[in-house]
Amino acid sequence: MNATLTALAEPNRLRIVELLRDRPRPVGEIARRLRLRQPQVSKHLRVLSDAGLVDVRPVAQQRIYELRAEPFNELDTWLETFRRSMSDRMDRLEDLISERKAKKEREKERGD
Amino acid sequence: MNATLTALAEPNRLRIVELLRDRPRPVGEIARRLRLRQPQVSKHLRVLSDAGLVDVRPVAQQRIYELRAEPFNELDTWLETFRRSMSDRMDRLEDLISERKAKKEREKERGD
DNA sequence: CTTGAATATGCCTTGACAGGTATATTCTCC
DNA sequence: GGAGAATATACCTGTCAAGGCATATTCAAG
Repeated sequence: MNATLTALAEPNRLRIVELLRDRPRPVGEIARRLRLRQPQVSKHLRVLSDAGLVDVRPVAQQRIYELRAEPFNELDTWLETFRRSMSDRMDRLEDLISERKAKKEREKERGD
Repeated sequence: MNATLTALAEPNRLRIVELLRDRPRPVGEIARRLRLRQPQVSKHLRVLSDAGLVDVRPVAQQRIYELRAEPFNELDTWLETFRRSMSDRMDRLEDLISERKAKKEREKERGD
């Protein structure tokens, strides 16, 4: 989870991931499209690979990188828990707004 | 998007966010629960705030921090595009075109 | 087996950032 | 208005990671 977020937090890495979203690509093509130098692309791909975000498939001297689904699914699952609790809180907020504001003192569950 | 990921990539910040998922909390409580020093918590909350992940609400000398829904929704939208393209690729790989059609129709009935 | 293409890796430098500590700020209450 | 709680900020320091560049590695083809 944290590895996934760390890997995606780097701007150029995010660009690489978004490029790979369309289709698998060899290193050189990624470098050319994103105007990055080949060594940095290789390094970023190494990080992405270590984080389990991409898989490599060798074809001749080329290495085709492609996204793996699992980390994204995990991220989605994690997000789900937030969606739930936050919409709950939203509902509560909307209740407060549409009903009465004077009842704000009901928030006494400061129970730590 | 990148700001969100960068903010979440830091381990202690992630812990804070997960703590706030349950309910809004004041700084001191966060520090105590996560066994972090108060200044570091304030700094992390500053980063989270700048990234738009949290809102602050002053109550006396306390500051109650709570999650904002928007960044998480955006993350979810972003993730959606990956889910789509990656499952598409899967489908192509499995070559189950007609099966997929039936599946989609079933999903439509469910409201997707 | 030499050459050249595609890619990975090692080394260096630099900037960003997190933690530690002290201090400033803001508020309540007496 | 003085004391103390809750929080923010300033400054310093060490660490880590990204870019630049040179070089190693691997492979295909002649």
